[in-house]
Amino acid sequence: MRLRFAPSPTGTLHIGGARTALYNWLVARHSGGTLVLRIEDTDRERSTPENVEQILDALRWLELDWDEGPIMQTSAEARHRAVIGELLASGHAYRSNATGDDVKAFKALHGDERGFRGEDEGEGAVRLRVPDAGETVVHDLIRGDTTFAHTHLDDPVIARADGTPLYNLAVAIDDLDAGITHVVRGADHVSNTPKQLLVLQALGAPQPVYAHLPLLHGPDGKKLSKRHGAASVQELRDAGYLPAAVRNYIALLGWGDTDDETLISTEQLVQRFDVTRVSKNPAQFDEVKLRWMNGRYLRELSSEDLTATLEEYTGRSGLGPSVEISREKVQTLADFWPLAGFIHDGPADDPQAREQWLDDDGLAALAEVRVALAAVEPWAADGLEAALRGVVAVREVKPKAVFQPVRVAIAGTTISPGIWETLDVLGRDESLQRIDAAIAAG
RNA sequence: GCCGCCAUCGUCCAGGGGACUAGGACGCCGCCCUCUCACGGCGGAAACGGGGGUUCGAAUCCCCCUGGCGGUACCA
Repeated sequence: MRLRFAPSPTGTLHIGGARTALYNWLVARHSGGTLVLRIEDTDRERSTPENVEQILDALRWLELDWDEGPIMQTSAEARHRAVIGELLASGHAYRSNATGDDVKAFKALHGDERGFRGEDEGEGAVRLRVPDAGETVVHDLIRGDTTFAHTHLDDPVIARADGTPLYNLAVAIDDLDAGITHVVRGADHVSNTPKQLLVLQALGAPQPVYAHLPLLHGPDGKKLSKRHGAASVQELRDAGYLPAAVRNYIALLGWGDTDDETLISTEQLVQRFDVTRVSKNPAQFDEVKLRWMNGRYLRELSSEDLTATLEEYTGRSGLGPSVEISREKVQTLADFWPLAGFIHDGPADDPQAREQWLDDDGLAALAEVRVALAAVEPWAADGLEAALRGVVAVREVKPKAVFQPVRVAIAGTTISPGIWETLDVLGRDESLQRIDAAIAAG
C-alpha cells in the first residue's frame, strides 16, 4: 500500500490539509504502508523554497513523518509533456482553441446536460477526448460508487497551449509514476476524479483506490478562514496548542470509532483508524472544543514537561514554580503568561482592579495582612494560608474582602493562581515589597 | 443552468429495520466545591429537514422536495 499526501505550496497548511495529511499518515502507519510526500503544483511561481519549507515545518510540528519525498511535482514537467505527446499521437487527445465561451455555446446548442466535444484544430490547448458512450465510475472507500455518464462530461483541458500540463493530467501521472495505490484527499476532488481516471484509462494504466474526505468548514458553515480564529496549523501552533491534542481533535473531524471515546492517543488512533468508517458529512471546525481537549492534554503532561514546553513557548526560563501553581488553570500555552507572568515581570497594571479592591477597606485589610505575613515562619503555603485566614477572622469579613486586595497588590489584577501558593512562589521579600508598594500607592 | 455529493442535539461523533424513552463529547443552563479564574463532581435543556412510499414495524430502505456543499478554468 502506497499513499501520498500532496499539499499545495502556498506556504500555509490549512486545517483541512492537516487532516488529510493525518488521515494518510494514520492509514500508512496502521497498515505498514508507505507514505509519499509531494508538493503539488504546476505553477512554479508559487512553489518557492520558502513556501515549501513552511509546509514541511507545519508537518514536522504535527509530528507527522513521511517515508519518501518531499517531491516537487513541477520537476516532472518533461514527463508530463511526453505523456501529452503520447496521448496526442494515439488520438486520445487533440489540440483545440475552444474557449470557455465556446463550451457554453456548444451546450446551448446541444442541451445543458450534454458534454462539450471539440474538433481537432492542430493547435491550442490540449483536450482529452471523452468517449461519447459509456460511463466512468469512481470506486470510493468512503462514498461507494459514483457514476459519471460520459455524455455529461466535457472534454477536459489537460495542457495549456504552451504545452505545460494542467492539474488533472499532472496528478494522474504523478500518482501513477509514484506507484500510488490509495488516494486519500478532499471531497472537492470527486468531480475531478473521472477526468483523471480517463487519463489513466487512455494510457492503459491501473487505477488507484480512492477515498474522498468530507470537507471542513468554519463555525458559520462557510469555508474555513482566518476570520474564524486559527485556520492553519501554523496558527494553531502560535495559539499554544499541543500537537497531540491537535492530532486527536482533527482525527475526530469526520471519523468516530464505534466507541464513544473522544480522548484518544495517537497510538490508539493508529491502531483503530479505519478509513472506510470516515463520515460522508462535512464537518465544522470548532476551536472551543479543541481548547477543551488541549487543556486535557496539558494537564496530562508532567510538571517537568509542561515547564519545558512553556519555557520554549514563552522564551523564558525559571518557570517551574509558577507553572506548578498555574497548570490547572490554563487550556493553551498562550494562557499561561497572562495568568502568571506577573510573578516574573511584576504586577500587571489594571486600574479598575485597584480602584475596586484597594479602597479604604482594602488598604486597611492589606495593612493587617502585611503584619500577619511578616510573622509567618517558615514562608510556605500552609502558614501563609493560616495567616491570611487569621486576618479574615479578626476583621470579621468575607474571605474575599481580604484575599482580593492581596491578589491585586501582588498580581495587579483580580485573576491569578491561588493566593497563598503565589505568595509562596514569590518569596517573603518580594511579596512584602509588593504589598508595601500597593499600600504606599493607595 | 448543468453534473455530482451530503443531510441525527448549536457543534463533533455513535446508532444502518424491532434492543431508541435516539447514546457520548464540546458548548449552554442549574447546583456542589471555592480566595479570583479555572479544575473537578452532580443534574438539566437540546436532534432524526419536509412529504410520500416499502414493511407487522422506518432515524435506519426507496422516491420526490427542500437545504447545504463541490465541480463545471488554457487554477490546484
